[in-house]
Amino acid sequence: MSNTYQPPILTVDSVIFMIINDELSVLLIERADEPFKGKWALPGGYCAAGETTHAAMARILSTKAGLKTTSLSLVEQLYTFDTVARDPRGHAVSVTYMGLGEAIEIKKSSTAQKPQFFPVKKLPELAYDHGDIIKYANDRLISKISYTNAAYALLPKLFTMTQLQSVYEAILGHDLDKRNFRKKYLSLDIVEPTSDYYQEGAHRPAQLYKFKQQNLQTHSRSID
Amino acid sequence: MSNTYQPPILTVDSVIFMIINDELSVLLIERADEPFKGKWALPGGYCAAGETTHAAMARILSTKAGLKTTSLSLVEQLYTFDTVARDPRGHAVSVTYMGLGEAIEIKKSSTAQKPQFFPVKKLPELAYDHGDIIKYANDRLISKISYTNAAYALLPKLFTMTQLQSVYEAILGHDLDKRNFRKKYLSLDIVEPTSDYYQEGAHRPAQLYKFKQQNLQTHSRSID
DNA sequence: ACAAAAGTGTTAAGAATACACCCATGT
DNA sequence: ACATGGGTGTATTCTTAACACTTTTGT
Repeated sequence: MSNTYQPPILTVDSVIFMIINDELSVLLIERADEPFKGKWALPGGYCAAGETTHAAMARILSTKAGLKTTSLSLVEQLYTFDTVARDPRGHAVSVTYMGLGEAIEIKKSSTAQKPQFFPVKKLPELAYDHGDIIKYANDRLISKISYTNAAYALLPKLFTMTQLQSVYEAILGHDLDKRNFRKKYLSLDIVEPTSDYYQEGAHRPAQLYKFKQQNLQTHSRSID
Repeated sequence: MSNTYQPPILTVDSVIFMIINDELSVLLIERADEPFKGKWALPGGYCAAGETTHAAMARILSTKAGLKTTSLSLVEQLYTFDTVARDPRGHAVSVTYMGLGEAIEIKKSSTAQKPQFFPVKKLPELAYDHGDIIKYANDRLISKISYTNAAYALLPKLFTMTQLQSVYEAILGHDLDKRNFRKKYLSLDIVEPTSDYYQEGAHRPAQLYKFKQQNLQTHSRSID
C-alpha cells in the first residue's frame, strides 16, 4: 500500500520423497552453519522478487542438493508456513513443495552440503520445524496415493505388480493382501499390462505393467 | 543470503463462503480503484513483515469487508499462488485462505468497498485471477465436506436434518435422497439428536440435531 | 379436509475382506 | 527336487442405491 511497505522474508522448502530399499525416504542436507549447525534440514532457501516459488525451489534443489527438477515426476505445493520466530533473522513465510521421483543416485560431490536420503521412519535430528513439515508431507502423500495414480512418480515406466504393491505398503505403512490389491488396482483401470516380463532370481518372471497416464489423475475408489 | 535480498510482494486473499438462501455464496468487494476498477474481487491485501499471513487475513477482512474472524467457524489455508504479472506493481505471491461461517448480515456501512455475497453459480465479472481462486476453493470445499464434518461451520449450533442435507446439496450441486442421506449421516456418528424441535409453517415440526464436535474431524466414509 | 414438510424400511447390486494353493524359473 | 517369488478364485460381509407412503402440523 504505502511506499514503505516491507514484505516478510519468503523462503521455499522442499520435501523430496523416493522409495529406497522399499522404504519411503526423504532428502535432507546437513547444515554447515548456524543456526542448527550439524543438524539435518530440508533443502530450502530464499525466494527473491521476480522469481516464482516454483523456480526458486528448482534453483535451490539444484544448487544445494545437486538434484535436477527433471528427476522429479511430480511436484506439488503443500502448504505455506508462517514461521515468525523460525529463522533467527526474523519473520519468515515458507512455501513448501513435495516432489516425487524414481529412486536415483545423488551426486554427493556436487555440493558441500552432503545431501542424503533418510527413511522417514528413521530420521536424524532435524533443524527448524522440519519434522512437522515432513509429517505434513507424509500425510499428504498417504492421501494422494490413496485416491490418485501418484505412484507413477515413484516407479520406473515399467514395473511389476509386486513393485507397485510395495510402494503402497511403504507409504501406507502396513501390508496389503496380494490378491485383493491386484484385483482392485486392475479394476481401477489406470494401469495396463505390457507384453514384457521382468526376470530376476530363481523364480517365475513377472509381467510388467505401465500407468495409462503419467500425470496426476484422481480415481473413483480409494486404496488403503 | 546477501544483504541486498529483496523478497517478493506478499499478499493474502480470502474466499469466504456462506450458505445464503440455500445457495453457496462467496464474499466479494467492488474495487474502487485501478487496476480492475468496478470489477469484483476477493477481499485481499498486503502482508507486512512481522505479521503472519493469518493475522493479515483477519485484519484485511475486518477493515475491507467489515467481517470479524470470530464470525468464521472454520478457516483453512488453501494454496499459495505465484502471480508474477498479476499485480501491476510487479511480482507478487498470494497466500489464499478459505473461511466458512453461518450466514450473517454484513454491515455495508462499515466500509466504502461494498462487500456483498454472490452465489458461486452467478458470479459477476471478477478482477485478477480471482475466478480461478474461487474455483479452487469450491473444489476444496466439495472434498472437505465429503469426508469431514466441515458442515458444522456453515450451520447454526442446532439444525434440522433437512437443513444439513440442503447444505450438502448446495455445495455438491446435486440432490440427495432423503432416506439414504439421513441413514448414512446418522451412521457416521458425528451428529446427535437433541430434545428440541423446530416449528415453522403448516407442517410437522422437525427434530433438531447438533454436531458432536465443533472442530474439523475426518470421518470414515464419504458423502457424495 | 387439505397442503406442506417431516419422518421412516426393504430389497438388490456392488465393493471389500478373508483366505490357500499351483506356476515358472534357476540352481 | 527344492527354494523363490509370481500368479490366481470364491464365499461372506458390508455398503450403496433405488424407491413411496404415513405423520404432524396450521389454516
